[in-house]
Parts: sequence; C-alpha cells; structure tokens
Amino acid sequence: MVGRPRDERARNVILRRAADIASQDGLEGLSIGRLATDLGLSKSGLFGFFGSKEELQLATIRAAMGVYVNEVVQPALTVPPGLGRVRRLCENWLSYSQRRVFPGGCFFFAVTAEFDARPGRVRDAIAAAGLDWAAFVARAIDDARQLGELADDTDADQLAFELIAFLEAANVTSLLHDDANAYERARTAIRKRLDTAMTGP
Amino acid sequence: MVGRPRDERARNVILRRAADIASQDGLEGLSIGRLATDLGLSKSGLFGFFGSKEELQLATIRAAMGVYVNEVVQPALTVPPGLGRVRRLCENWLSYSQRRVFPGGCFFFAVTAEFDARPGRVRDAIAAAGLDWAAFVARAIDDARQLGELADDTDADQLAFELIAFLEAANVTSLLHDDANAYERARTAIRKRLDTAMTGP
DNA sequence: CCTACCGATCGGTAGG
DNA sequence: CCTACCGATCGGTAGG
Repeated sequence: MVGRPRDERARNVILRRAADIASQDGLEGLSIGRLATDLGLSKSGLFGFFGSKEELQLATIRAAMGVYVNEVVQPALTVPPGLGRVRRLCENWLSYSQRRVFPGGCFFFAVTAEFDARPGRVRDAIAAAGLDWAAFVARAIDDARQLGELADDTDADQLAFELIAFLEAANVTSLLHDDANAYERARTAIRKRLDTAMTGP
Repeated sequence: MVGRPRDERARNVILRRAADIASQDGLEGLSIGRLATDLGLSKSGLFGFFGSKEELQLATIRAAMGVYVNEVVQPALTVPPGLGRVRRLCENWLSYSQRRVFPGGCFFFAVTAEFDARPGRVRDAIAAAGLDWAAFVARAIDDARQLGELADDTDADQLAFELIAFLEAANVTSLLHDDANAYERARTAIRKRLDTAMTGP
C-alpha cells in the first residue's frame, strides 16, 4: 500500500495540517470537508487518501508521533544515558510545548483527554503511544539509576509518572491561562524532584 | 430570571445529565438533540431552557462546579485549616475521580483540554474555575505554612501546581489505561512531596 | 483526482 | 412545552 513518492509527499502535507487542527479542535473536530478546504483539495479527493474518517484519525496520530519523536525523543538520544538524558528529555518536551510545534500545544495531551473515555481503535492507538512514552522516560531514569546518578531504590515508573505530570500540567496551564510561567513552575518542580531522587527518599 | 421550583428541578436534572455526557464526549459532543432524546424531551423544549448551545455549555459548567464543590471542596472544610486539610483536599479529589462521579472522570479535566486552545466565553468560564481551584489549594497550603506545619519558605502556588499535576495525571492515566494503580502513584507522590515541604528544601 | 449527490444530524426558528 | 421545518455541515458514495 505504499504510494508513489508524490502521493507520500501529499499525504505528509495533509497529515501535518490534520495534526495541527486536531491539537486545537480534537480528532472529532477535524472534519474531512474543512481539511480539504484548508488544503485546496476536493473533499472526496482527500477522502480517497484514507478511506474513512477513522483511518484519517489513525494516520494523523502516526504523523504526530513522527513529529514528537523528532522534537522530543531523538535529540535526547544525542546525550549519553544518565541523568543528563533525563533532564534533556524533560527540557525537550517543555520546549516542544512552549514553541507550539502544534498550535494547540501537545497533540497527545489534547487527543488523550478527548478519547480517554471512548472505546475504539483511536483510543487504543493513543493509549499505546502514551505507554511507549512513559516506558521510554522510565527507561532513561533507570539507566541513570544503574549508573549511580540516582539513588539505588529509585522507582523509575513512579518517578516517570511524576515528571510527566509536571510536563502536562505546564502544557495545559500555559494554554488555558496564556501563562508562560507554568513552564518555569515545571522546571523548578523537575529540578527539585531529581535532586531528591539523587540522594534517595 | 428564576423559574418556578418545578423548572429549577427540571433544569438540574438536565444539567446533571449534560455534565455526564460532556465528561465523556466534551461540551461540543454534547448535542441538544441527543440530550433531549436521552431525557425524553423534545429538542425545542430543551432548547427553550437555555436559548443557545453556548448558554447550555455555560450552564453545564456551573452545574459541574456545584458537584465539584460538594464532592471535593466542602468536605475538606470540615477539617481544620492546616496540613490535614491539604491532604483531605487531595484525597477528596482522587476519590471524586476514582468513583467516576462523572463517567468520563473529572469534568474539568475533560473540558479544559477541549477548550484550552479555543477563545470564547466557554473557555473563559473554564479558565476562571481553574484559577479558583488553584487559588483554593494554594490558600490551604499557605494556611498550613502559617500554622508551622510546612516550612516557612514554602511557595504555596508552586506546591499547589505540583499537587494538582499529580491529581490530574492520576485521572487521565486511570481513564486511558483502565489502571487504578495511577491513584496509588498519585498518593505516593503527594505524601512524599508534602513530607519534603514539611522540612523545607 | 473531480462534481454531484446521498441520508443523517447539527443549531436554531416558526407557529401554535 | 410540542410538531414541523430551515440552511449548513457531517461522513460517505456514484460515476466518471
């Protein structure tokens, strides 16, 4: 099912716009007609790329995952494993949210809140992405622990939960109140929490 | 503009159902026709109660605020000011989320993520409720500080930000992954964070 | 990839 | 508070 290069480029343009819209108005607020008009395509032409609204939603999630990996995950892998990589992951995330890579803030925050109470393939795809991300953060934390940079008894899953909580709280607070201070709040919280984790509970 | 008692009772029933729907499908997913069918009313009859969809959305937010105050805020006021009240507020919140007082988890989490990137009166009402809540938590924290139960230099707004981050992370994690452990994660995080705040940074 | 169309549903209104 | 209706928009399809 791989199209010609030209089709793939078109798909990428479509899906990047779709992710922008969904970050603001949700994956249900993303309508095929509106997306087609935005891009200067016919509705049925755009529809033909995906075959159903659900497939468009799933493809949009995959495209947003690509952006997320490029913005948050990959640049952290240039830092060697350890506490530095954990800090870099958090900073990359805050920067990705603050720079409004997606105009509605973190794409995954928006669509998670939208689908967390609606069963289906879209929710399942969002949940899988969330588990992957939490496991990746926990792995980076556990690497730091094994390297002796965090206390031996550090619970990586617990610490990942707390750091991710700070990141998401900064995202939603800055969006809702146009308050960039929320990012400094999160940075302060993360710094202090990692300091505590260095010496143990 | 106060209706007869009978009208007020009907309004309460309508708005409680509206809040349930919105917690799962959002305030845009809440359609007048669906709400009317659910309640056995005609669409135009229900429409007449509110006059516009936006007014229905605003009334639904006010109704959800009443539930929230009853479930989370009021029972914490039976505890004297201090650290005990702060802990009680957090526990009330986790219980309110975990018991699914609204079937889609915390009503305000759902609608905040939905409207945080859309200007308008609905967003403004949600933002005002969020500020009130954060200020209330910060006030409870500062009471505890003034009573000597938290370190003198405790930053109440910062600590409120962190505690609320844990609460909301538990809500969304439990919903997305059907994982009740998230509430224990939040309880652990809150307990440790308050312990740290007792002795100072 | 387009035009033209389908039935369903949306918010909202007329008229009683 | 109801029935009946309005134009707009939804996801999706027919036909080319």
